[in-house]
Amino acid sequence: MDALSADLPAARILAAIRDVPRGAVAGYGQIARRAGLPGRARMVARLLAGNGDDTLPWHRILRSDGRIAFPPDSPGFREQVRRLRAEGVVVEKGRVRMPRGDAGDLDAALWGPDA
DNA sequence: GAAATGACGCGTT
DNA sequence: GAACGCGCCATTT
Repeated sequence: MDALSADLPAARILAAIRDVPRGAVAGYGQIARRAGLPGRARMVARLLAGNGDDTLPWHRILRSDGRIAFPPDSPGFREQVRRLRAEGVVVEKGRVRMPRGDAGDLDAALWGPDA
């Protein structure tokens, strides 16, 4: 590939993920949309799967339903839950507590800091 | 070039 | 609320 071939899409997605504040979570499609690539939710997943970057908050990326993308028995699942809880995110049954206006555990910044 | 795969999303049942 | 099916995208076989 050309030396000048800058993966704009990938770079944009990674940037969007990095932009998620600590203690907050975002969805694949949401990240893709934020990166200017609507419908590329799957591309986000593929990137996280093969990025290998520890500095990237991949654990803050969940499905649109707020559920962990990994199967409940998978090691990745446990790792993600572990990391989220370490940041103060409430995870119950493999699902992240959505900012339902109830108990102000998480002020709101969660499901969409730009909302 | 077609078929299969995958850390997805949404509407229906 | 859970299970099922179809659509969408990019990479791999």
